[in-house]
Amino acid sequence: MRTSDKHQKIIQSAIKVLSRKGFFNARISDIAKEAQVADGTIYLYFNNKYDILITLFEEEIGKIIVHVKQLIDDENDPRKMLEIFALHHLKLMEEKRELAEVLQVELRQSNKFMKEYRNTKFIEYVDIVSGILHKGQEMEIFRKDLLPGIAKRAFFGALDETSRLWILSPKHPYTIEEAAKQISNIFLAGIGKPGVNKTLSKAS
Amino acid sequence: MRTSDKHQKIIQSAIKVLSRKGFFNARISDIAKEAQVADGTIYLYFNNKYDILITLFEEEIGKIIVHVKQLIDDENDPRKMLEIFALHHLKLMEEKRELAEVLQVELRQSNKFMKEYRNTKFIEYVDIVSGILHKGQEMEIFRKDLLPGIAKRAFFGALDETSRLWILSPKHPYTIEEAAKQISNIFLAGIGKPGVNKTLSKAS
DNA sequence: AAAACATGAATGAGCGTTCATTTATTCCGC
DNA sequence: GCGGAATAAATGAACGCTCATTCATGTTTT
Repeated sequence: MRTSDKHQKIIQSAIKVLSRKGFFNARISDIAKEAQVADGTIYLYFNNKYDILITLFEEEIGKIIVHVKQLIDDENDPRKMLEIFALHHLKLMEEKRELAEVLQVELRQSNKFMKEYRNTKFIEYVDIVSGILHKGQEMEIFRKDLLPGIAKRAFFGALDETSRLWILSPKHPYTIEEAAKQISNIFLAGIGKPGVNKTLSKAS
Repeated sequence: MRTSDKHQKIIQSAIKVLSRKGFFNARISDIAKEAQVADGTIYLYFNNKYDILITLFEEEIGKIIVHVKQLIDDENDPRKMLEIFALHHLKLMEEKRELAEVLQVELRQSNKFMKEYRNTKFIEYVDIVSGILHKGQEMEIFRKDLLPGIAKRAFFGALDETSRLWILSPKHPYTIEEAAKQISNIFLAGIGKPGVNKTLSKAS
């Protein structure tokens, strides 16, 4: 087995174990067993327990960023871009449920308690939304009075909270597609009564 | 010192310590020292470490619910209610910053890893939003096609993510009031270009 | 003087990390 | 291509430390 394979195997096993038990309840020996390596082998590839988590964040979020950026670059309408972002963020939840659970729960902590670690990848991900909002403002499609730091967080937070619901509860009354559509729709058109404004009704 | 005083003292000390170190990094002895009691005394008032956290959740969220419900009951316009909810949720962040940090970080974990514990108080809090949305729909102020489970999460998530930003970063370019206004405004009117729709422009 | 409350040192289980040892792979002279 | 030395990779038992929890003892209240 090649070196790189074992690195990957440990990361993937860590995702499985951490999603089930969380960082502090997960044992190194759990991860080792899941990866079918000896406890000590982990330390040939990672400095310590935290290092596994950080590497996991960087590598996996990195992949997601590349993927989402590609999808968005194919599109010109910022309103559509928001829909695409929403859809793919939520799709992640069912396609990579275990990873999603780890990111949901552990990312928040680590931002707070591993003070030295700035999660630049995560910031980069959320800033994809800022980019879209900014573009929409330039194109005169979105309101100019949006506070960029607030609006991006609001949109991302709406998605994030929705995916938390998805992960926690076993049954879902809506499809991913419906949820993504609804969220981007709420942002684009508001929740006010229809007739006054209609999302995507005018072509850009 | 009365019994109830010590219970409160331990809870308040736990909030301080947990906000600084997080549940797993916090020692019982840290909490005891902060509360100026002996380690063993903690166990006269709580069954174990988890019990402190759960009690903290229940009691503190309970207080918040009572407070917010009061404020909202004074209001009739669901649009104003959303603004009030947003404002007071965010105000909590600066008024009870340490509590906010604990809720932000630990609540998520505990929902996942303390399987037996259903955080009913938290659900009750988020459901205040559902209530408002429902009322708005009945009054024909909000769109009828809102998916209730999605819309409430989206609104709450937007607030929650914004408050996380508030807690993590030391400097804030906006006031709490601006942020709350902007978020409720985004939900009520959308982020589309103005002129087509205007929040709260028609009296209820 | 009994009951209730409080103390904090002692206990012991749990687990991240290390490292002496084993196993696999590569290298090289012939 | 073969034997076998050198290097690399992997192993997992043992170490050492960290706490959550307990409880024998002390203090305060009734």
